[in-house]
Amino acid sequence: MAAAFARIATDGFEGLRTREVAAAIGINIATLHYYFPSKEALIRAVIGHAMQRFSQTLPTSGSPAEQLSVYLHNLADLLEQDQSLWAVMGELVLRARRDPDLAHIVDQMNDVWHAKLRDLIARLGRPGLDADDVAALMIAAIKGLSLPTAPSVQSQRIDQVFAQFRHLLGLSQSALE
Amino acid sequence: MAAAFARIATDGFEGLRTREVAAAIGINIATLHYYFPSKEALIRAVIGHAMQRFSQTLPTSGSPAEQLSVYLHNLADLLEQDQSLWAVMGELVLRARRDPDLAHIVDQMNDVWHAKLRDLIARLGRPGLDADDVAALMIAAIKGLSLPTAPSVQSQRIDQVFAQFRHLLGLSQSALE
Amino acid sequence: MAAAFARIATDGFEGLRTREVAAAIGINIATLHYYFPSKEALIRAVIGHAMQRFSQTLPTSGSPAEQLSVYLHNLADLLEQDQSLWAVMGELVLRARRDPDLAHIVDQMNDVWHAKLRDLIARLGRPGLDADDVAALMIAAIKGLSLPTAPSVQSQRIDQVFAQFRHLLGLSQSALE
Amino acid sequence: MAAAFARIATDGFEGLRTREVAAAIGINIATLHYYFPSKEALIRAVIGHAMQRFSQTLPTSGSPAEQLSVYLHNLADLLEQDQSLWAVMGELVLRARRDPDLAHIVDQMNDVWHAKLRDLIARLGRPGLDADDVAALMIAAIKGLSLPTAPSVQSQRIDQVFAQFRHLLGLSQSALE
DNA sequence: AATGAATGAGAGTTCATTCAT
DNA sequence: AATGAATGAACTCTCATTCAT
Repeated sequence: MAAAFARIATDGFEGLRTREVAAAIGINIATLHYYFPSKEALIRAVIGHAMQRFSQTLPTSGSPAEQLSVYLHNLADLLEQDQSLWAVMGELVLRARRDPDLAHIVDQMNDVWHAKLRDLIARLGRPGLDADDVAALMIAAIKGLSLPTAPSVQSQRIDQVFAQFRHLLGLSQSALE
Repeated sequence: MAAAFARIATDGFEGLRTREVAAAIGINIATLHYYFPSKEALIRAVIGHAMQRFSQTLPTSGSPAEQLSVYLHNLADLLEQDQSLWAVMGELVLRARRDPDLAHIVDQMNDVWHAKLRDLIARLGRPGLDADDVAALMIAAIKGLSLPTAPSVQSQRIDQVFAQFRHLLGLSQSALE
Repeated sequence: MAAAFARIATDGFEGLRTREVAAAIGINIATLHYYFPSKEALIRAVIGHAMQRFSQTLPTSGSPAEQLSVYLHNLADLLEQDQSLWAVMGELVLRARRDPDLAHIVDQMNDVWHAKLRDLIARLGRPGLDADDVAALMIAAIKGLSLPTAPSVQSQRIDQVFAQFRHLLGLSQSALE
Repeated sequence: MAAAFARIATDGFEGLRTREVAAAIGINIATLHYYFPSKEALIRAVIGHAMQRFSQTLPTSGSPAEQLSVYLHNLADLLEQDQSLWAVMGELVLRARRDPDLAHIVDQMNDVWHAKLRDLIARLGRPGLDADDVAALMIAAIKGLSLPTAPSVQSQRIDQVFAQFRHLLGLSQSALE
C-alpha cells in the first residue's frame, strides 16, 4: 500500500499507525484489516514494494562501461529525487536487525547488488583495481548517502561521492550523460 | 543511562520502553522518572552519551598521516567491536528526520567530522586528490558500514572498504599497525 | 453519559475515574474513549446534560403569579427529590473557578435565571418590592440550599426558605398546590 | 498550613498536591510528611484553620440590633475581601458529602450559626417575623453568595442581598455603618 | 528535624485487532 | 467487500508515601 509506504518514509516504523494509513486512503480500519490481516502483513507488502522499486535501477544490457554509467546515473537520480524510497530503505535496514526474515531479504539484495557491481567493475578491465573491494566501497558509500538529515547538504554530498566513483573507475564525466 | 542505550541498540527507539529500562537496572519506573522527568529526557541523555563517545575517536596530535592512520584505525575498531554504538547512531540519524533538534546535532557533528577529515587529507599533500570529495566519500562509506544486518558479512566489508581508503590516500598497510 | 453524572454526584470531579464510569455501564475503557475522546470531553457532556435538565424547570406560560408559583414548586421539588443534580451543580460552580469555559456557561445561566425571576417579580405588581434585589436574594438562597450535608436537615431548611419566599412575594400557600 | 489553604482556594481539593504545598514554603516533601503524617492530616489542619477563621465573625457583645448589624457587616466584608476563605468553605461543604467526619463539623457549625442568628432575630422583637425561617433564609443566601464565578458580578449581588436582609429585619442602612 | 532517593498503585490514553452486521 | 463499535493489553506519567541517612 502506497499510503503505508509514505507514512513510513515520513515518520518511520515507529510512527506507522494502521488507523492513519486507512484514513489516508479513505477506508475504515476494519477494511484495511480485511486486505492485510495484520500490521505485520502490511509491512511485508511495503517491504516487497520497496525492494522491487530498488531492483529496477539495475540495467540489463550494454557494455560494462555503459551499464556502470547508467547504473550510477540511475542511483544518483533516485537519491536526489525519491528521498522517500531511501528513507524507507534506511528504516528497513535498521529494522532488519530485529527481524530475521527481513534481514535475510536485505542480505540477499546486498549480495545481488555486490555481485552485479563487482562483475561490471571486473569486466571494465582496469588493472590495479580490486573489483571486490571497490564494489564494497561503493555500496557502503551509497548506503551512507541514504542517511541524510538536511536535504540541502545531501545534494552536494551526492555529487562529490559520485565524482569519486567516476574517478576511481576511470569513467569520464561525459559517460554519465 | 547505559541501560537505555543498550535497549535502543537492541530494539531501536521503536522498542524503547521505560518499564524495561527501569527493570534492566533493577529500579522502579517511578525512580527512573525521578532522574529523567520524561521519556524524551531519557532519549536526550542517550543522544548526548552517544555523541560524546563518537567524538572521542578523533585524534588530536601527530602528523596528518599519523592522525589519519590512527583515526581510521579507531573507526575500524569501533565498527567491529562496538556494534551497539553504531546501531544507536543509525537510529539517531533516522530519528533526526522527524526531530529538528536532533537533526541539528547530527548535522553539526557531520560538519565537524567532514572538516576534520578534509583538513587532514589536504595536509597529506597528495596532488590529484580532491580533499573535499574524498572526505565526503569516506564519511558516506563509513556511515554505510554502520548499517549492517549480518555481523559475519560486516567484518569482511569493513576490511575491504578500509583497504580502499588506504589505497585512495596512499597510506601503507603498515601505517595502520 | 448518565453513569458519569452519577459518579460526579457521588464522589465529585475529584473522584471521577474513567475506568469506573466504564465499569458502571459494563463497557471497556477503550470503548468509553471511543465515544468520548478524553475525560475532558466526557465532563463537557455531563455539563451539557446538567445545564439542560436545570433549564427545564423554567415555566413558560401562565400569569406571573402562576409562573412564579410553578417555578418555586419545581425548584423545591428538584431540591428535595433530585439531590444528584444539585450535587453536580455545586461541583460545576466550584470547578468554574478554574475553568473559564465553564465559568462562562455558568454565568450565562445565572444571568438568564436572574432576568427571568426579576421579570416575573416585577410583573407581580407588588409596590415596595425591588424586583432586582429580591431576585438576587432568591437565587443566592436557592444556591445556598444546594450545598447540603445532611439530607435530613435539608428538607426542613427548604421549607423554611420557600415559606419566606412566598411571604416576601405575597403569594398564598395555596397558590403552590 | 497557610500554603495548603491557598492551594485549595485556588485549585480546590482536586488540585491539592503535597509536593506543591511543600515547594510553596520551601521545604522537602518528606519534611512535610514529618509534620503531617498524611495528606488527610494536612487537610484536617486546613479545615480547622478555616472553621476557626469563620467563627471569628460572630460578635459577642452589644444589643441584638447592634450585634446583627455588626455581624452582617463582618460577613459582607469577608465575602468581598477574603474570597479564598469562601472558596475553601465551598470546597469543604462539597467534600463533606463524602466525608462523614467533615460533614459532622460542618453540620455543627451550621447549627451554631443558625441558632445564633435565630436568637438575635427573635430578640429584635419584630412581630410577624418568624425568626427560625428568616435565619434559614439568610444562611442559605449567604452560602449561595459564596459560590461566585465572576468576582465582578459578585460585588453587586452581595449588596443586593444584604440590602434585602436589612429590609427584612427592619434595620436602617445607617445601622450598618 | 530534615532530606534525596525510591516505590506501589493507579491514572488517562493509545493501538492493533476482532466482532456483529 | 465494508464498517461502526468494542476490546485487551500496554504505554507513559503522576502522586502520596516511605526509607536510609
